[in-house]
Amino acid sequence: MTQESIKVLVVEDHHVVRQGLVALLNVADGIEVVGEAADGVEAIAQFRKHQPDVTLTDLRLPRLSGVEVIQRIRMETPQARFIVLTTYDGDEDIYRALQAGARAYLLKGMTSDELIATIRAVHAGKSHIPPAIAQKLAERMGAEELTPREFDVLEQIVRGKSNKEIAAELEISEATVKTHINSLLGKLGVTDRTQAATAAIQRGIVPLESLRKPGQ
Amino acid sequence: MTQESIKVLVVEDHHVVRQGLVALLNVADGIEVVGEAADGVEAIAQFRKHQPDVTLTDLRLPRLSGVEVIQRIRMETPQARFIVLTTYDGDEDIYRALQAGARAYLLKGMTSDELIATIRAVHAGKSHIPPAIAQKLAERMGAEELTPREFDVLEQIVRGKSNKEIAAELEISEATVKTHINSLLGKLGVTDRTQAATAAIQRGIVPLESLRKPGQ
DNA sequence: CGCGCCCTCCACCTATAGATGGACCGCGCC
DNA sequence: GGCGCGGTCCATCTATAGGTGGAGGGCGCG
Repeated sequence: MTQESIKVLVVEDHHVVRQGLVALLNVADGIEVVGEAADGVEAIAQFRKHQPDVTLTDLRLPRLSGVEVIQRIRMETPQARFIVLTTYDGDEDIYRALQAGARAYLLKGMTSDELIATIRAVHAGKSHIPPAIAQKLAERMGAEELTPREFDVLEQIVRGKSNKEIAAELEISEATVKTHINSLLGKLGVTDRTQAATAAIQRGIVPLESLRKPGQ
Repeated sequence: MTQESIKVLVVEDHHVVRQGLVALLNVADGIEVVGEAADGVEAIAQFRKHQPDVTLTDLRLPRLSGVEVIQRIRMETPQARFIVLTTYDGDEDIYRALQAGARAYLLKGMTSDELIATIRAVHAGKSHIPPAIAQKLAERMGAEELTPREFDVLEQIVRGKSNKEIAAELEISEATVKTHINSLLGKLGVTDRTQAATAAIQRGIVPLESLRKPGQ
């Protein structure tokens, strides 16, 4: 063999998208798709089996999120390399993925060339973050972290709960709820709960799916 | 030729997804992808050029939305058949797409078999709506329509405006704003503006993208 | 024309939300 | 041990939001 192919694992729950990725990558020189996975658990199994050079993964996955997949795999294989590929560009997701050890973050709207170039770059040990993403990341870095409790309160706000209901839910007094709200409004840079709710959804702090109905 | 292939036009702005669809469809018997388009304007041009039997389209498209594409094409070619394929399942989108004349509505998470079966069914003149989607549609049908003004107010609420700001923006009194809010809260089946905002986003009444920053 | 719907506005009242400042406890860290 | 920080709680005040009822004008439709 003249040169080694880059072994790639594709992790993506949407059939058509996965199919598309595999189709794109299979025609690229020097790239070989060694495995596919449709959820987080399967992704880890496939990784162990094939030891790919680069893992291309979605963030929103059944069973285990993309971030969890990255974290777990890196615990046993720290040199593993990841490219996150997602439709959404919520600041929080980007931050968490890169934090977990992803080397690149791409949106699904990118061209095949970009994708292939990124795989090569990441395999060569480089990182690759598109400018638009880098900017969001920068914004996010400037923002303050929410405390766990503030996060709990924010989640309830997004669910449409009143302060009284939040107090009951979290078993704290309404006064405390207001304290947390006041604090989180400041950190999010907004002035009321409605803005906090939309900001939380937009930034991916509270995933939109989570508010369908569950979690009471 | 033993039997005619079904001519399909694929309209989808995300490269990898479009690639995946084309790859999936090209291996299916009796289906031929005659064209691809990455935005609404191109979709109409491709339709005119190839006169496909079935058009498979995303709803969120650059330049012209999927709904607009369906409407415009049906103005000149009423018998054209459409399958809407989208990641989101906001009630409003489903409603508008079917209203515009789509015969089927599929989520991107579906299997290739479902997709192919749906294309055949739609080509044969049938409609195909997955049960989960049908249920949402039913819910939506039961809901009351928002008046244009109520919609304006709701949009401002989602943007995080206060009643006073909304009044200024729409050049009406704050009392009127409250009247509209009261009315739309009832129609949406929610009890406060925060719930109205998340409901609007969830149902796709106000697209999440629209609140990035623009529109002042 | 009369009816219904929408938009507009008003007054009034109550409940909720947000702002402020001060307080106590527990925990990790230097 | 002292310090900082997060979480908890309190009281209080003001602004905003939401609920109710009533009222006028415009517009389309049978």
